[in-house]
Amino acid sequence: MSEENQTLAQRKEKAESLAQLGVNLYSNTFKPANAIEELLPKAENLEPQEKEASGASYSIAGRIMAMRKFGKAAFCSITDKTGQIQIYIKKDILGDEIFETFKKWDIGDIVGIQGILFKTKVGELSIQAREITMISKSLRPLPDKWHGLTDVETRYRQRYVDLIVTPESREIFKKRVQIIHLIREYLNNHDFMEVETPMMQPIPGGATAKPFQTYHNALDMDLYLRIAPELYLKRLLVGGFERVFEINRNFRNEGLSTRHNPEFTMLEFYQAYATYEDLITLTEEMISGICEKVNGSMHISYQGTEVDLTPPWTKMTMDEALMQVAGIDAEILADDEKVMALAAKKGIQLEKQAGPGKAKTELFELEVEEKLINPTFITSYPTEVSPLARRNEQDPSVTDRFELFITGRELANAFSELNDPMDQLQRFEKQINDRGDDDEIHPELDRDYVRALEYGMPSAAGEGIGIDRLVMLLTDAPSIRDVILFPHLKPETRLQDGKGDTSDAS
RNA sequence: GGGUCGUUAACUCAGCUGGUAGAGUAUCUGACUUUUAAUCAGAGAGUCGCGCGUUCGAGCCGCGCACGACCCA
Repeated sequence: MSEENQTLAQRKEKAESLAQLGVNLYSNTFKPANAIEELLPKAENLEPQEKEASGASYSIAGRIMAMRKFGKAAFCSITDKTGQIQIYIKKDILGDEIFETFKKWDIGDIVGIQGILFKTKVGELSIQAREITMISKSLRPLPDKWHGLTDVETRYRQRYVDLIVTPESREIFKKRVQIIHLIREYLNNHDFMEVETPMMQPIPGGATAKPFQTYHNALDMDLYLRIAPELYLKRLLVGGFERVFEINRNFRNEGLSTRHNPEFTMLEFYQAYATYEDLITLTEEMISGICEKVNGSMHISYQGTEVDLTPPWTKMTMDEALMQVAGIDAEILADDEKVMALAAKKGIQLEKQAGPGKAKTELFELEVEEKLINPTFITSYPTEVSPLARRNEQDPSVTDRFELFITGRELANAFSELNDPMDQLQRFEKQINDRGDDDEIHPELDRDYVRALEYGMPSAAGEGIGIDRLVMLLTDAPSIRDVILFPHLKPETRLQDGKGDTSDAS
């Protein structure tokens, strides 16, 4: 018998003896009539040791988080999704037989309690149990009640345990739901229509990234998990849906880090007859409004850094940012060769076909990005790095595009959409010709998308916002794994060896 | 891919110069009918991540591997 099974064995013994006493260990008939949260205000008018005058009966269900046992009485802390309350168990009230079954209860069990409300002599609202029900017997011990679960690996691998014992973790995921709900509400109120477009695409487009590949047997064809929904959402603009959005998963077959998970949640939205400047206003309003609703203020702290989300936010062109933040001379930026030379001097390695636009973008990422703490829109991205964005009317070497940076991280990317099918076709062709030696990136000409544009797409602007990064910002989470319920990790060798298994065979 | 750090009881962690493994919580037994990190007395619990090496002797030293964290690309 392995060491871990010692506790398991003790609990299984308890479970067996409870069963012999006639207790159903996994009863499914108990229906709690009350949420713990709604009982707590009833304590206001009670004096210590006073019972609620009405003598009303309440019933709750939840997990036992702590127990303080005496010989013939006990207190248990019970948690449900709304809060925590103390129950008082007394042998006199329950009777000898029921009290015997209570003695086999453990921290971690899920139980149902029916009883009356009273305040203890130290003034804590409690339920004096009249009837008790075992709903689910727990066989594994919970982590240390005082220190909790600090090992991040276990928190990610066994999120269910993390959620049981780490209130902060529960709060982050509740906030995540709230944030996504508020985004939907905002966009619905602005007449956007939520749609679903393919997750499996024959040509993975809309971004440059390595896709996950899969195979469809019946059609005998390769498919790719999408790296972006962009090209499908814009087909809907062609179709006449003038405001669309999608909140869903993208998949990129690249490295993992505190800011990257292979599957991540993206908001993309497209608005006909709008420009990227309209989206600047929309973005400021939506994100600052959500922050205020979720955090009660537009001033937040992210990992010790103060951030002010009060609009309006700073706007700069990429050239301005390179001059003002990185201190690069205007003279250099105006000269393609000098830009290339500077990038080389900074140790940036560029592909052969890369031009000054790519060099500027790389310089920006190296010298500017991490310094943009308060929200900053960077505009006028080089056309070279923006294959789907509309060229600027005055200066066709740049596009009508912005990226939004907060706490040094890219949070959003938006542009006025390119709707000229001829220009789009040429840029796709250039993109494919310029493909690097990286075979895993999959540039293939999406001829159907060009055909769609040939039918006529209205002028429009579109934006993508990384939901996980937004949630990180608004919940002060240091790692993307803190805001994704089940982040990807390498397989756990321990379980494969059978050590964490419940099997009795070991 | 590179570097640094980590992996010891279910949980949180100690473990000296290399000499057969410790605490608190949790668990078990006993006492205890208003406690709240309950208290008191006692007990059980470990393949020291895995493997190889050095050594009379390795949790500790060396090499390799696995997993994780952080930084860099």
